[in-house]
Amino acid sequence: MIKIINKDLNLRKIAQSGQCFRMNETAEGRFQLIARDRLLYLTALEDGAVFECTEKEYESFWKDYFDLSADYAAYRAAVDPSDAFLTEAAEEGRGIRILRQDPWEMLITFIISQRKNIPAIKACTEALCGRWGVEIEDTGLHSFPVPEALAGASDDDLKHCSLGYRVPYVRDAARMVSEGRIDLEAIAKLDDEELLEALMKVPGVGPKVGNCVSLFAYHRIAAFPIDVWIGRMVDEHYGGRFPVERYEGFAGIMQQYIFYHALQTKNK
DNA sequence: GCCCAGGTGACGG
DNA sequence: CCGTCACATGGG
Repeated sequence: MIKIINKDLNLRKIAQSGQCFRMNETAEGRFQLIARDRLLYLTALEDGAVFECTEKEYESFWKDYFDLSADYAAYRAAVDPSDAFLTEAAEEGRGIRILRQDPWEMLITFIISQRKNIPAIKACTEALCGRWGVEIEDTGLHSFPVPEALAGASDDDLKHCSLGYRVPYVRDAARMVSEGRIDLEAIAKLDDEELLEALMKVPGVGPKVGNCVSLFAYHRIAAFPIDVWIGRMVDEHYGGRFPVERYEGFAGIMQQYIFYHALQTKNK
């Protein structure tokens, strides 16, 4: 058990922030998270969280996964004080962190995400995991399927996961990765622009999905994905263009605060 | 029945 | 370069 006290670590906000689809609050203040081949349970604290794992697991994996070396208070302090909207969004989103998730999983889940709401994305993801993932130590829970597993799936089987018109996107992306036509590890060394370009060679990946993968898998915190929600917020509060230059190098953090704020507002 | 969801690719101008 | 449109599926 690892207890982390940190005012910028809020499990519920992270789970609801739309960046991850396999972190769920299974009981009040208790969270289940599946990442790569790992299953983790966590408990929310007022300011922080308890990680149910060994110190070694925390230090070697989860600390980095939750980006716990970064100072999010500093990011929030950079918010333009004359920008009342972002000031409020950043305060509301205090506790959100940008996770370092698996590139392959992010690629597929964000290809699926287009024209779906978050519950639907989660349902599709769980369907894929249940059908082609590997069970994690007799828990009945499954890891996200490896590329070869999805590459070998039939279109008909994929269709039963409610992928709709995205079936060819998922199938072709899986083939590209499993055949080595895109190397998701190797492209990590590219700069932001080249990385986005490489990701967008995958069918079904445009600027929005590419930026989400850059941000949530490769931790390119300058990436600023624009979806319908962000688009609305930017139109409404910034006349159509967010001042990314004011947040040079970390606009993606601001993007996440704005996205969370938009979802919270909708859910009221 | 309608509208919408963390968009993209094809097509025509 | 731009704008428009179809693309499955499920929930409100």
